[in-house]
Amino acid sequence: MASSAPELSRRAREIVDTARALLEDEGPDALSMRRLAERLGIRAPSIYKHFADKREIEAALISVGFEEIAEAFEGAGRRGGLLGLGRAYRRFALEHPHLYRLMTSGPLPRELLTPGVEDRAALPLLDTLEGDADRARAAWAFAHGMAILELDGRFPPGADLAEAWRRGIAAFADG
Amino acid sequence: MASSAPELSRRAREIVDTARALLEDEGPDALSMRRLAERLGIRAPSIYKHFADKREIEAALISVGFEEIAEAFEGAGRRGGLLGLGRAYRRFALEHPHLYRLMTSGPLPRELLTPGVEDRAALPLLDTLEGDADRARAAWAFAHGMAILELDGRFPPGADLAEAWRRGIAAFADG
DNA sequence: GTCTATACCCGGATAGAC
DNA sequence: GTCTATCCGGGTATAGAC
Repeated sequence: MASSAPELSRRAREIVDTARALLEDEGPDALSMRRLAERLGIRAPSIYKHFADKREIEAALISVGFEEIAEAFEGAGRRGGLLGLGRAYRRFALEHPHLYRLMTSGPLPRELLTPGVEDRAALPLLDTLEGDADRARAAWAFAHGMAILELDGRFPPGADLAEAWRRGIAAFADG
Repeated sequence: MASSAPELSRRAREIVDTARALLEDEGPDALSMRRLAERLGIRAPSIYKHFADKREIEAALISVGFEEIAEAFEGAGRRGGLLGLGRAYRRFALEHPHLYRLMTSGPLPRELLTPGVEDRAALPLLDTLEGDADRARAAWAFAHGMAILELDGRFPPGADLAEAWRRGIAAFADG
């Protein structure tokens, strides 16, 4: 049995909260054990009494992010269909760019995540597309592509991204 | 006038070729000035006689990547339409995963690129979609999302990605 | 165009005292 | 659960000799 994400102590949760604030305020390079300790008012080695290594802290951040995006989706999906999901997704990415990047780039440390969070975040889209997994994967790829390319400043300055989102969502709604 | 990408000397081109081989063989973390010098059989400081800094070398790699993807597109687009472009795009990403990541993640150092390469790579898709820029952006986001999520192992093990690609391409072809 | 020597920065992580 | 001291690794980049 994989050990995977035991509950966190109160102090561990404080550390994760602080890590999140640090990440969101200053970006991924700032999320070092030393800088995190500094924000907590302690020394870096003390953190290792609460987490085995840095990856555990990052995994906790990713789990929190998935939970939040799942909550946003669960509201938006029923009311707003595919368009509502798209808007909620884009909003999350734009409001939490550094957290979004941490959640979506590179391999996922699945063994360290809170069990079920990944599936829970994916479910509203799958439901909205009536269980069509292939279409859901394609739609997710579209949404992630739009979000990350926007965050990275890849579209031309004048581009009407709201319109590009609409076009993509319409394509997957009808298809 | 921005200076942007002067022609490279022969030695500089050798350095870029070696950097590319290093990147593709061992990934982005291996692409350090020291490791690059090691492959070249020289010492790291010597590289600075040919490039001002590491960013210039990365920009040269990105320019090369854009040129290659443009060439692949220019062939594929006329024959194969949107489906042909999609196949060419996926193939490039899977065959050069580390280069693809370097080209597509994070902000683009546009001032350092060979002028015009970015537009040239984008043009075949825009042409295929008859100049509809919003649809082209959405389709590009879909393709990038599929490619990067596949490279990062984000889809479930059993997922039929060829089918997801087909669904997405069909959606943008009809839409 | 290459070298040596080096400055300077940063990172994750461990040992052992308290 | 915190500390100090430390290890060990890495990185980009510069100065100045040859």
